Amino acid sequence: MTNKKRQLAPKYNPTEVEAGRYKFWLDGKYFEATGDKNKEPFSIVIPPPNVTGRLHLGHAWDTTMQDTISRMKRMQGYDVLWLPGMDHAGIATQSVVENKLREQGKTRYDLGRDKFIDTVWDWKEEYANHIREQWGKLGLGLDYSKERFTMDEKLSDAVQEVFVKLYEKGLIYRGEYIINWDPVTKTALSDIEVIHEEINGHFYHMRYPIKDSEEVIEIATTRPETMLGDTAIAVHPEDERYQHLIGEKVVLPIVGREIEIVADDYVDMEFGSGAVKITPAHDPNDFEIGNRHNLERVLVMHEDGTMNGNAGKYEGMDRFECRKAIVKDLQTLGVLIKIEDHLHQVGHSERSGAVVEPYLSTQWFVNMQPLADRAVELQKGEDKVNFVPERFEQTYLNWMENIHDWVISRQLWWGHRIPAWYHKETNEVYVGKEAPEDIENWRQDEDVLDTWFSSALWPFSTMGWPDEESEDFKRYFPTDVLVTGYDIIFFWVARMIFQSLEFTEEKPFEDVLIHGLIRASDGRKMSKSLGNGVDPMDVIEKYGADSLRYFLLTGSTPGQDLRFYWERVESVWNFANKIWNASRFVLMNMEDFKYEDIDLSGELTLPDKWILTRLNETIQNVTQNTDKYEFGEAGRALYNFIWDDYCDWYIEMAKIPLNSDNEAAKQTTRSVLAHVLDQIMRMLHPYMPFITEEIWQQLPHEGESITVAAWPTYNEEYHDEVASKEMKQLVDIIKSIRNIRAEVDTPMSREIPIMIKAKNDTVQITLDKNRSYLERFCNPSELTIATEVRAPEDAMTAIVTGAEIFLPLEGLIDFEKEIARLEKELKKWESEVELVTKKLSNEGFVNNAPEKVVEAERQKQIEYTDKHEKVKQRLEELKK
RNA sequence: GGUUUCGUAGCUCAGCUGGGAGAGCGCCACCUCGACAAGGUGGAAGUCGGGGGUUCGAGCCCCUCCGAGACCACCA
Repeated sequence: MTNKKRQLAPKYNPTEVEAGRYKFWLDGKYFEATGDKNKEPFSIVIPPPNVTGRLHLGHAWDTTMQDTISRMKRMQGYDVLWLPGMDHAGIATQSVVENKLREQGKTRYDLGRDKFIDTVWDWKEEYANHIREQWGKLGLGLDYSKERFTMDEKLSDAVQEVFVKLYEKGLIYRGEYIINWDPVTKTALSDIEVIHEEINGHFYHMRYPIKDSEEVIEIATTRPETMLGDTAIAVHPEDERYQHLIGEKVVLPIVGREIEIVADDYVDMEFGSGAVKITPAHDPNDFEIGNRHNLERVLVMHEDGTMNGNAGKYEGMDRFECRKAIVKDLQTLGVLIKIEDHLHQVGHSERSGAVVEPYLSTQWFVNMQPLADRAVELQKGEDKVNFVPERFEQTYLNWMENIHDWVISRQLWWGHRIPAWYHKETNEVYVGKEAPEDIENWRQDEDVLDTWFSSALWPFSTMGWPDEESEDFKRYFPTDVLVTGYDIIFFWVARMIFQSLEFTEEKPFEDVLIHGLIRASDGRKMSKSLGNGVDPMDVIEKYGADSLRYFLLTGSTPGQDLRFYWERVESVWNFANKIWNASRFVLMNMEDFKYEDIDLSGELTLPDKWILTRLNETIQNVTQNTDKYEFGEAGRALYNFIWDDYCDWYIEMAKIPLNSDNEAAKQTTRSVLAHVLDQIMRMLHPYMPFITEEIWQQLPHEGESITVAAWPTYNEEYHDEVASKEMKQLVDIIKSIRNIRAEVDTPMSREIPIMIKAKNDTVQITLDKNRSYLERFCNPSELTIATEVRAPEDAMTAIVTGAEIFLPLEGLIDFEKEIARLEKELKKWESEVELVTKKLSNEGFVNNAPEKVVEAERQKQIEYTDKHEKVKQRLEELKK
């Protein structure tokens, strides 16, 4: 037992480190919200991923941030609930499953509604398992005892509750309007599900003959096939060119229908000919005009985008085929005047990519204005939702302030079926959570709700709402922070806010942390079609989850996109390996040192005091920045502290007492080494959970798991500014000596004498006290430290604050070169002195700048003047 | 048309409420020193997109121009 040396493998192997660790955490139930009333609750709900497939890097990024926040909060003593779950993702999932069926030569209609839905559930179960497995690989501290799915019974109940309540309030209505129609998936889409892309199209100019007249009227369109559904021509009421034609009839070419010329304010006199064809069934503006003028609505297409019976001889043609045919026919008839190239925005379905058809259809809508007003009002007050970064609040508000009604019915099978029934005879509409009693006389609406209708309720439906007395709802709602990408602010964030306000009277979360998109290394979006996607699981396999996580967390600033680089993940691996090896060193020197043996009350060395001070600074930095969601800054502070301070300096210096015979000194050094490493592991844990748990378990520690260890706090007792200054001086001197040696190319292994002329006794005592470090780092054959040192002729010189350093290097110095080097240095100090003097003689500066800044400049002046003087003296000596 | 982000070392990016520019990778030289060569030590490298302004002082604030991107928007 006594001589048991703790060991780590010589190389960091993430696969080994991570294996079994997640299970250990789950078995320990460390991620489960305790409900402990002595603790403050802290809650986050995961943005539920679609059950359509595997998680991508964007998910990994998004969830890692949440994990980092919740792990820190848990360690800080909060009762943390991070609630997992998934989204049924109606249109996306249904499409995927339908594609699968298609491979078997089947359609959903072959199976029928019930069978099809069963098939989708099977799919869901399979993919939910994939997703959980991936969450595990990422190390996410989720409370699976509270996992939810948007189509769970209880969550479905919440959906119905909301639908019925909104209906009763008149905030949901059904009606026939122009909506965005996707002819491929054959469903209505909301405005934000339509992606506008710039397309090189054509502008077709046509000339319609006025009835009983020689006159013609010129109109233009980008969609000539819709002329089959034209029921009017509109001109501006004040347009002098057309005054005499208002009320006249036009004979629609090909169709032969007579349509009227109407006057409407909507028409822009400046644009085109100032006359517009009106197709109320295929254009939202035309629909409005049609309403104002009581125009007939002629739908000319089927739901799949082919032309219907109203299209006459074009019936059965695809809409784009029809376009070509019509253009040809119009040309033949001489109606078509010209075709111009025209760059314009064309809407495409977010899911299928199909060109969206504005289409007359009966759908359910949410009347958004009252809901949006409330959400906007919230942001005007004190208790608003905090967007991080702030600028996204404006994006959100712009949308809310220009809100349009929301089409919520979808012509799909997979989703929450609309709780509306129509009487078979009277056509009466019944809306309610329960089906009507004489069900045989009613038929339920075939449609389901937009997926986002249920997602909008996620922060409270998952907590037990509409049961407002549910424990979870009372304790964990509203949640503390929501983390998501800027691409779904409208889809989700906005809708959660207004639904939450409407139904719970509270905002759903305090903060919204918005991040960007993951891009490929060339800056393009990662996408299946480009084949440039990177599977997070591949990254984990190669470099480990910790490396991936740290890369994601520190790779960009909040709200900014992030490019994926394998090289950078690799360099994080290097960092992890460094941590691994530093820990390995510490463990090799621990003997049977235990956690209780950590004792910082012994005599602390200069490096001890310094590293503890730096630890304090790092604790403050990391805590504050993580709280601000500045993971990049926090990560950098940790990186520098671990690599530069702890590894490069402290460990190297600790080797002296560790290799000595002084048992007391050894124990103190072990204490500091162990304590600082323990604190490092804790701070790093939310960033790199696996490696830190592994090392922490090997280190002298107390407690079962680092996941529930206390978060480090600033310790005033070990904050020593004086020691920090001394250490800085020591480091300066060591670096200068290394620098000179590098210049004359003498390896550190070669012993040479070193003479240090201290400026005063204080410096000399400090250096004398710490000469063991100078000896270890500079390897001199002889080390002289005194206030009176005569510089040998054949020495190279370095001037540092408070000291002059001479290295007698007989035969190694080229005097000409040395003089040139010093002259260069002299010039440097000269200009520094000049600059700082100029600044200090500037009254504006001295009077306006903060005292701290001015004082710093004064110190610099003294220092630089001294250095300048010393270099000058040395030069004169050499030149003699 | 409106809103918005970005332009800093060869590459990718930091730079906190203005106080004299940093990291990673890459590059050059040297080093097997008992944690780590995936490492150590030293080094080269930037007119902070251009111009103007505010200020004692600007990478940071304001204006303007150039360049790249994102989002929103019913102009037929």
